[in-house]
Amino acid sequence: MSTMQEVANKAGVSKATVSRVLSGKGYVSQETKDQVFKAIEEAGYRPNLLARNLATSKSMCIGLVVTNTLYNGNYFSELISQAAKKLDANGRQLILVDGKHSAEEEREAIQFLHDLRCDGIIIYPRFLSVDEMDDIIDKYNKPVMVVNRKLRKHQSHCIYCDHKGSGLQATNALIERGHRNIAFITGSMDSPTAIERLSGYKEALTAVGLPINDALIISGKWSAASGAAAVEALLAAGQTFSAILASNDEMAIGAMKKLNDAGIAVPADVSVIGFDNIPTAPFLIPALSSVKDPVSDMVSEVISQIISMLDGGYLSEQNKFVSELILRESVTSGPDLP
Amino acid sequence: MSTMQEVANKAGVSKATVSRVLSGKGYVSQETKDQVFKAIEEAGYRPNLLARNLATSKSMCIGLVVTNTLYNGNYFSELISQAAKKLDANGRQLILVDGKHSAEEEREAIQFLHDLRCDGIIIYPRFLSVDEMDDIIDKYNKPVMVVNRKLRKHQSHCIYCDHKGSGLQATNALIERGHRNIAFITGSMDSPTAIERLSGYKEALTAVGLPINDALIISGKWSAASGAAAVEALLAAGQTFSAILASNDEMAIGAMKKLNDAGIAVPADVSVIGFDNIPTAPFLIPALSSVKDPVSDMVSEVISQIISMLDGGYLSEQNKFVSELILRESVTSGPDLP
DNA sequence: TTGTAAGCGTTATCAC
DNA sequence: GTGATAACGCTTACAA
Repeated sequence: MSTMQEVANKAGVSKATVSRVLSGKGYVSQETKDQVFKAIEEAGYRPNLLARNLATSKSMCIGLVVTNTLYNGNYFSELISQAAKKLDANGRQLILVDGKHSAEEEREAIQFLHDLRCDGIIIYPRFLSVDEMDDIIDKYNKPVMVVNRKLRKHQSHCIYCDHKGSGLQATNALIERGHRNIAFITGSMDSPTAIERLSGYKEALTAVGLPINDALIISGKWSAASGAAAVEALLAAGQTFSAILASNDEMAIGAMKKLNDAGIAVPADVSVIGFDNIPTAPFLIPALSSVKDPVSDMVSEVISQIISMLDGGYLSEQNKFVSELILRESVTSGPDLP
Repeated sequence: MSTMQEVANKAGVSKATVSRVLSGKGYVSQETKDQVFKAIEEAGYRPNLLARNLATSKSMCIGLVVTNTLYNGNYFSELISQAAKKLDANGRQLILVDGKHSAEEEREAIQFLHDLRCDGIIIYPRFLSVDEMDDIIDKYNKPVMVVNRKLRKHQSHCIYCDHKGSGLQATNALIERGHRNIAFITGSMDSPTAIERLSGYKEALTAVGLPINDALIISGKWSAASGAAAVEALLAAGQTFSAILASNDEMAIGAMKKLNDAGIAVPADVSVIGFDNIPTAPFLIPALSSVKDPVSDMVSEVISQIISMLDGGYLSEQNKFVSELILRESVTSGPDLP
């Protein structure tokens, strides 16, 4: 690995000049420039980013922490692909760090990114509490943005969407179609998203005076298999229902499979709605309706903010974003919203 | 940000001693250790990984280059989650870099990882030729491993699976069930995987004396939408077929949707087989069979190798892995392989 | 057992 | 325009 010094020697100039040529900052004659470029070429020189980053305390990297419980499926890939695309458009790199499956590990992941001197950090938290996130934002002197949580203190450092509202919306859509016995399959109940969607469901029922029947609320674990199991449980218990609201599409798919197996037609006999609106959803089963979760919009927005914080000088600008960012999920009426 | 020097001052020792305490290498009395830890605590000290990595020329990071044309869907998330899990189990971090959508960009991604002084690099190439990959491996002095390609020169630096073999296998499965008119939906034909799967299909037909009917071979682009479009084209052209082999599950799903829409029952009227065996596949449509692509096994194996190269001293051990690694895809007989 | 000092490969501030 | 030279924060012989 040849260094800048070697290039300098080869070109008969000093390190400083080579650095100038490379950075484009400072004056350097065309003649020397040519020599330097030639020497770089000959030496097969490549800059050492570690050294550069250490000297400049900038890395052009943004870290993203995601729990690996999210690693499965379309939602995750949409998250990552959006992040990579957007960052790249701004000339930065994405560093993905596994938040694994505990608050402690999420903390460590953030710490690691910090120790690595990333320019900014994006967290899609799963186990960390909002209060701790607020503390973390105070603690670090680099931009930290939180996706899918409403923070109490640093409202300009987070972006989230109204899961409760969309649970409500989806439930209402079913009620309006005349459904009265609506089953609900929850996500993992240690996830705020799951809790909020469920509360939207309950609120919608209550609002129109329908009873909340606990026997119709089955807990799932986000996976297709757990959706299938939920329906199995409902059937085994002999429950009556004309619609199912599943907290995500994966579970909706599993649920439909089970219904079909049991000879129950979807949507003729039972309507099903999911959440997240995964890309293949419209192809899966013509009867699947889905509520879109705006992951990509959230990620995209968060990155824009980090970039502008960085470009504008973080500390001086940190009060710039005063408004809360709430993205509303939208019910995508599939070919046949029941 | 307090530095090691500040900790040293606080503890009344030298930088070197603090470093020893932190690394656990070298002798240091229990007494000083305690003082140092106390000082670290008080100072809220955190090591600067850039500085450490620069000094040691080690980073404990492994880079992964993946084209973003792969970023959508289950295959990708399985790839990433496996990589993250496996690396973590070995105390290393994953750095994901976007290979975007050209050979040049894949090259740049690799270069970036190298400039960042990653300990090792994994490439899931999409556009780079195998010959260039061989050159790249020669060029860098850090372990580089290639997933899903058979290299000519550095056979111990790659792992791949027999896509042609599984194309053959899947086609045979259909032939054995009596199918004679088997349509084939290809993946993007700039992808070796797509080409190989197609060639397996052709070979299987030829082997039993069946004609290759070009009208039954439609090119898709890996997406569900393109699978649907392919079926639409087949139907519009008035083609006769009793089975469809789609180069991946996404397309198989799109294809089935279209068939169903056209009033053609799956698998009663037409059998469908896909590839990759995405987790939700068995739930999607009871009729979907899928050939499993062993991504996770490939990634896992590749990481094991990189780690052992690193631990064993790369250059001295580089001839250690002499055997080719070929993983065979397996036909998963779904509930009802036609 | 601990300290000194020379790197690691850059950038950036001065002089000249 | 260009060259010394001091950082950046850490590791690691080599001394003591």
